[in-house]
Amino acid sequence: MSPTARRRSLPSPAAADDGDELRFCSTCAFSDACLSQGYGKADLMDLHVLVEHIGPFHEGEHIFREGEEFNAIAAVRAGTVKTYVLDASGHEQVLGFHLPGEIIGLSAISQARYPCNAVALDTVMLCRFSFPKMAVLATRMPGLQAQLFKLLSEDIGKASLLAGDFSADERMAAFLVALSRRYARRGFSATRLHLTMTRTDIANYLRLAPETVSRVLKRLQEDKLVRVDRRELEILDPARLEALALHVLRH
Amino acid sequence: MSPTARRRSLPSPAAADDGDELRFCSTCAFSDACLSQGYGKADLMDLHVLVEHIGPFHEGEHIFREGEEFNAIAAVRAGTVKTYVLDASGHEQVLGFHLPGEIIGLSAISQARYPCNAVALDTVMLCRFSFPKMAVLATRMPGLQAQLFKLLSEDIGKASLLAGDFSADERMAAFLVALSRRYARRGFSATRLHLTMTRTDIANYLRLAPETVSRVLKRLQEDKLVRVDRRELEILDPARLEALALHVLRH
DNA sequence: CGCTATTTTGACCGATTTCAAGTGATGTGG
DNA sequence: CCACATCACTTGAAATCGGTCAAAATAGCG
Repeated sequence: MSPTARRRSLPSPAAADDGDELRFCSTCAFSDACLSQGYGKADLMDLHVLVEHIGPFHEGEHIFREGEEFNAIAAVRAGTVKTYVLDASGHEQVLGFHLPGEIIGLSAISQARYPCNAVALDTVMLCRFSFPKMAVLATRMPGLQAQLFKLLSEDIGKASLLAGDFSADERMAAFLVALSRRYARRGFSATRLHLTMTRTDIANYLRLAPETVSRVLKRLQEDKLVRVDRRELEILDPARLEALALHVLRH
Repeated sequence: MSPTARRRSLPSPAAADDGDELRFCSTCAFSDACLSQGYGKADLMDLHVLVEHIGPFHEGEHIFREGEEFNAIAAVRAGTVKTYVLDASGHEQVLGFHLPGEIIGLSAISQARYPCNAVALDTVMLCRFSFPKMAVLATRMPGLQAQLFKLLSEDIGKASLLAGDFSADERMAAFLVALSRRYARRGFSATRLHLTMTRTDIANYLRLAPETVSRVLKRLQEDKLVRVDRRELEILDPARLEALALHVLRH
């Protein structure tokens, strides 16, 4: 059930080409989408020749860096990827955290260069998709094209979540609820989360001071909304936490 | 030279189908992109059968509303479109302003519904593109597909601009510099801007109180960075204004 | 067991918001 | 043409949330 267990069963480097391999990429969104649209095995094989299973990346290793030439997007198969930029004075600005099943690199398409850095927060496994090849294939597979459009469009809306002027409590609640939902969608527990990022990363992402994150978490714990122990967090009262997050998440 | 003059010369309702018509849509990004990639006139005609010139929308008229079924994206030909959402308590949250040449509706693709409202701030003319038809056409025209990917990808990065924790002055400067650049790219003056939105809209967009916008603008004027008279704004010192905006815009 | 990085806690400070009032444009009906 | 209403905008004073600074507690690790 754990992503770790699943990861171990993977052949390490490039894609295998037997039928079984397809299942391993089920978290990649693309196979799912295509399978459900009645594409034949031949098309799926086409899709799979442009996939590379890469990794493991260890904590602190970079997947790509700002300014590097863009040639591929990637789906996270296991672990957490943090994307960030550095401002003029070298301070980090966290753009997002990417969990298993999610895609990184989409924002690089427009400039043909990665506009941000991507680093592994723990042991990360990826499916790498050559974007040029994928675009060509998409002209033959309308379902794939639609999926790409959909993925891109989704990311447009996501970014504006943390943009509002919300209180520290609302931001934090929204962050936790969103994490919970994203994990739940991939079959992980919705109530017990392992925070793979530091408080500083969370603070940075939510545009708060680390001290504030600490205080808010304490407050949420005192109010019996969550229970926190270091990086382990249990959501005790999902309903009230979601209510707090409602203004940010909008549903 | 003014957008008003250009607008007058347009045939009012649906697309004409003679060669001249192509030029009218030159602000729509798609024609430009395709022309520059060696597509034949036949392809461009295909592109143009799925275009409708619609408008005028008058100040306050809605182009689409949140929850409505998505079927088309649109390029602004003239005027300004504001996109926004309403939170639970009915307060408006401005997502963006769309100037001539820019595309609205891209964030609706993933859900097949518009996730926000779009309203005209002045007299607005649009090119409406049926998205389903466009997607089909894109499978035959890789250049069109690439252009769509690019447009979508661009919008992902844009939203995170105002997400940082910047000072009111930096936000305001960034807003003005960005406006200036976007107007300049379309052939308008880079130093003399007509603010088509209210102070409240600007405040709402920048996540500031309207009072703060007023005070910041006053400060910028006292510092001789800009000259403001009601909705007319002149950038007096582009270099210093850009320096202020640098942290936000990143270049 | 020290060493270091992360996290927590407390006290204070400051930018921005909020509240409240006032000014100025624009438009309307008398 | 003017009194009046309305809306956008400005200005000032007080309140506040979150940031900053400083220091202590806690965990991770060789």
